[in-house]
Amino acid sequence: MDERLLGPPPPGGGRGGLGLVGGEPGGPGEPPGGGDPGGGGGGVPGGRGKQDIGDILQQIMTITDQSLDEAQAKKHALNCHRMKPALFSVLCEIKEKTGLSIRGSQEEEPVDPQLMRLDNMLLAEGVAGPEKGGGSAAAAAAAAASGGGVSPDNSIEHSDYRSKLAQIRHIYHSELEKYEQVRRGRGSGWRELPRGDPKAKGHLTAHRPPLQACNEFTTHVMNLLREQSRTRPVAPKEMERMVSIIHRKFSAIQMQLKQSTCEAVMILRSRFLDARRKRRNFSKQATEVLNEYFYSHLSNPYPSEEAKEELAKKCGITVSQVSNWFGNKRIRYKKNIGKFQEEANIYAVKTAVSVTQGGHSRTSSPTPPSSAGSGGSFNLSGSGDMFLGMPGLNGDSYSASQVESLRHSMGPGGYGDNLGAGQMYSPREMRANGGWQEAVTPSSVTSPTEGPGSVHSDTSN
DNA sequence: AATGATGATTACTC
DNA sequence: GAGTAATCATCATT
Repeated sequence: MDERLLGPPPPGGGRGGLGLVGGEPGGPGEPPGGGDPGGGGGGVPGGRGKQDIGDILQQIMTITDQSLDEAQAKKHALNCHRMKPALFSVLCEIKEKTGLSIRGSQEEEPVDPQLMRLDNMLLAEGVAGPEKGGGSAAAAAAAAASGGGVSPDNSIEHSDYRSKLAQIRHIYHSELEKYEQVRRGRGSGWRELPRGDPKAKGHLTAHRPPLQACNEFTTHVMNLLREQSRTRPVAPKEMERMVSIIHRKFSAIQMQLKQSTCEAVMILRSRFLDARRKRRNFSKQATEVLNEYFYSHLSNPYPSEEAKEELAKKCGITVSQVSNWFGNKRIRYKKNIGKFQEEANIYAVKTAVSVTQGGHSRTSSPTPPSSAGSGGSFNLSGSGDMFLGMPGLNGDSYSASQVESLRHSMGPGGYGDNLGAGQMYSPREMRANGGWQEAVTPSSVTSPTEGPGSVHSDTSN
């Protein structure tokens, strides 16, 4: 701040830049006109007036270069200027008008359908709303999605899911609180907003009272406006408008928050609840049980409903999983029989061993090999006979009822079993069985000893 | 990372 | 509705 910046000193006195502002002889309190007898009734000669304006502009432009004290002094001088009240009221009028026009366009806040949707979803997912609902509905959905399986890690996964959901919920609420407070404050008037609602503070365990972030911002803006209202006209409506702008901004943030939360929940859901995604291999034991059944019924690997239930129980999986397994197994076996041959033999041996050991089954005596074919792979089909003995092996049977009915249907004779089984099951299996036999025969007949008879009987009947 | 195994899903047939 | 065939997505092994 030097002479150059302040401009040439006014003729009247060496008070620098303050010449026009506060330099009138009458002083601030003096009525207009009274203190400027020689100035032409308050009018300023054109040339000099322009120069004064130039000075003022210059001062304004350089105000940031001035010290705080200097600036304060000038501000004070401005406030005391005799024309200030008049100018101020004119500006107020203008403000009022523009403020009205601006307000009109933005006053209403229509209920955003998208926001409603997000709210509903968050409520449904247990993120919004009462805590107790948190995740229980979703957990139920999880249970349903996983096929109602009784798998032991189900509960673990659900608790994992719930804890993750609770995490999301916590973050959501602690974030939301910041914005909620602003909304609550809105009704009572921003002027009364506390600088930190103690009630709300208690909510937060985090490092920083979240409410303060919003409240402070609003209050800060209000304070600024109030401060400014001393030097420039700030209409109440303008302040209201400012508050509503802030609210809108925060609403937008809130919306964003809800959207992000929804996304997080969806990701969590898809990760935890999509059965496909969380595919787990069955336990070794389960696979063994299924394979035993499959290879012992190779000629007709279509378990009845009861058998499926029994298998499901044994394996700790669902019936539909059993169906899936058999579906996959059939198709894959058929596609590449060679690959499964070894596996087939292993299970055939297992079955044979168990039959010879266990033997409470009646069929242990027939000793399938002789009839069904001791030979190589037709153990597969032969094992189909053996399956009658299998229940003993597997402990408590593949459904006593099934075996029972099979026995009845086949009679003492021997290996009508496959046929019997075929008839026992759904008629559809006959068709499927036919297809199955056709496809499988070449390999399973690796042993010529076996009875195509059995196969034939299957298909023919 | 590549690859094969495996459980689940989908579209279709009967 | 049960089955097949194709496919997807993940797991497990290398």
